[in-house]
Amino acid sequence: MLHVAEAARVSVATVSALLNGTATVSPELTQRIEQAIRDIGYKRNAIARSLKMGTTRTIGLTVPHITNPFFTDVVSVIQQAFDRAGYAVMLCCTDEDLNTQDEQIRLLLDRMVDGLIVARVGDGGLLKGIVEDTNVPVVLLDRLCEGVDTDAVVLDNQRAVFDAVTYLIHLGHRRIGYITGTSDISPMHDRMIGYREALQAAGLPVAEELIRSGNFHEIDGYNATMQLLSLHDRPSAIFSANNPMVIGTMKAIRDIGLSCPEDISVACFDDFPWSDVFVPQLTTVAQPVQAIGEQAANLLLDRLAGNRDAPPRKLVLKGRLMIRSSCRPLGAIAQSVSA
Amino acid sequence: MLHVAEAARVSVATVSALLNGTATVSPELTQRIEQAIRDIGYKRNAIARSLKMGTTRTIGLTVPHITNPFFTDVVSVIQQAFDRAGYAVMLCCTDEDLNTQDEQIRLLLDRMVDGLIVARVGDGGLLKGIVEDTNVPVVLLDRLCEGVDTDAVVLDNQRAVFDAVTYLIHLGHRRIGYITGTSDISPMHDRMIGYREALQAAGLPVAEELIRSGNFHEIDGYNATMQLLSLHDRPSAIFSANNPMVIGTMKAIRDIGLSCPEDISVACFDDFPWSDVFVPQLTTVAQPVQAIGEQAANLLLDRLAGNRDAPPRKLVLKGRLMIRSSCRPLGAIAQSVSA
DNA sequence: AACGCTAATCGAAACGTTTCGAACGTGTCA
DNA sequence: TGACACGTTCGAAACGTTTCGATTAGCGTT
Repeated sequence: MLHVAEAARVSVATVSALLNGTATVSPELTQRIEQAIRDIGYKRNAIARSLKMGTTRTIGLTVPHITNPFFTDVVSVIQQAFDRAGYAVMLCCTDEDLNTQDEQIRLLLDRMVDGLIVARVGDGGLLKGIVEDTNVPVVLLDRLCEGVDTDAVVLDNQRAVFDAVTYLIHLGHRRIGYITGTSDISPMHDRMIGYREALQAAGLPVAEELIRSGNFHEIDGYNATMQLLSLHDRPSAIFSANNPMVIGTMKAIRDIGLSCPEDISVACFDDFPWSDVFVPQLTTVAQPVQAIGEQAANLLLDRLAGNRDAPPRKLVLKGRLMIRSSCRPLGAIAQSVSA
Repeated sequence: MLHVAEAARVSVATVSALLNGTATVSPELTQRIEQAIRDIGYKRNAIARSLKMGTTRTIGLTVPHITNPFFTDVVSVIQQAFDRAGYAVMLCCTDEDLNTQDEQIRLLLDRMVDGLIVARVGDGGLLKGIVEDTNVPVVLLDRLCEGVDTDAVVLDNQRAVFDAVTYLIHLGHRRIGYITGTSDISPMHDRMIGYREALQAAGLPVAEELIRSGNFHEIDGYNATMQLLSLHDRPSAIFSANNPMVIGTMKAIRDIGLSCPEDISVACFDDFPWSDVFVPQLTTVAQPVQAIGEQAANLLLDRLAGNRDAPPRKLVLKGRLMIRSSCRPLGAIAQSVSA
């Protein structure tokens, strides 16, 4: 900017005023300055600007795994939304590890991000302190956090699983295996409640040996399914709590020599673009990824636009059961239950 | 830092020296400063640091679509690598649009990223000027760029498609539909050559009506497949040039009432974690995503470590044909060809 | 006792912006 | 003619660091 000012024989203040439109600049100087900018190929240094202004027009986004299609889609939507608004997005993957998450959040705050969207991990860690101590707005994504009172957008997980399990029950399934993620995050907690309530509502017992948990990875789903399938009285259906784990479920079913849906029915959380192309076409609970991403972005953009004092807003969206062909009706039992 | 200095009754220069280890600080002052840092909860401002140092420890990464599983995986690997090295990653999706890409690169450069990894779009746009004019190191990912002479890591696309198509020919297919992306980017160009060469090597004619192109999206694959399937003499096999497009291909096959591989064989570029769980299990060309991501990260990290003057390095990795069950042998024809 | 050497510490400039208040020239009004 | 307002322009401080050269204190030498 100094060079531009010299070349145009004006002060840097004038150049800045013109660039930001903060003061009227005479046509004559405007022309000289614009010419100088072109000649020099000047680009404003956003870092210096950030330092002075205290704002970076950059936000931080942390998710557990970007390869989980649910997060891939949501990240994509969020990225687009902030792109439109002229913000850059710093992406971090925490790999379901609390320490990693804390480190990355620290990294982001050091870099003075204007806001944070977090699909948290563990019990929140630093998150609580940040929401309380700093005035960096935080939006929780997908997962609430005990004791952290801030904007959030989540799914009605309990209801979604309730519906899915009820659907399985209506098909005649009585022993329904349930594979969950670690129970310290809200969606898994709520989904578990939905599972139990659906069984109870149908007057079915909750068999604890049918409930397995893992750390969200394919291998966890695989192991859990192996255990379920080697039970003395194995389940006739399995509900898997996320996408990577259901892939593990399908592999376990294949490896053990069974087939879906003939031998065992499968449903799961999170839809994916190819779910209705291949066989078995999985019955899933689809999350409204577009809406989730947009709402999260909007909540944060609203705070960034200055609306700091509004009380925390919590948006709860509805899942949608996508019924396909991976669950088969169980004839005899179906009748006895629906009777 | 000023507050810390005051609280510890030292100068800011000493605090800075201690924090950076650039000078020895007496145990006494060290202790006072560390105490003050704890008391105040001081965090160094990375923006001010960046301004002074001229480095942000942040890199920019642009890809066409993060929802394309190939890019999802590569982004994930790159993100991890830079995370380990203490760098933050700004992610941008260009949506296969050159203007968007140019804007985003500008945005990234304004923010003084230390380096750039680009899976480019279009003819490169600003890219060329940046590589020449700035001293921000650039690594091209997946796609080379005419006239841009810089580090790159790509696949041997020609060979990969040659192998895949040759495999189809060995199975007895003679009319092999080929769905490609826009031909202005190097992988599509090279893959097309691989396709033609495989046919020629087998003494088969290249029928232009069997070649369709689209803009990488599912819908493009769908439309292209619809056209191929409504040809008078329709192909017995289709090779689709990326993942979203092959999903379109599968949907078109389904919608037109055919089935794979009974009525038509399908193979495609890019593997995915679920490709061997569902039916048909797609035969694919798997890219070494882990290696691609790591190599790209390493190339850039090496430049960032100071190795600026080495000549551009171009890494060419090999694809791997994953033979599954989506392509069936064509009895009679197979014999006449292999005879 | 005067000197020089080393180690520790500090003051101040610099990075590239924004912004506030001051200065300047010009035209208007009393 | 002098006071005043207005529209432009500018000088300089500030944002929070790093870094260079200067300063100081302590200590061994001669």
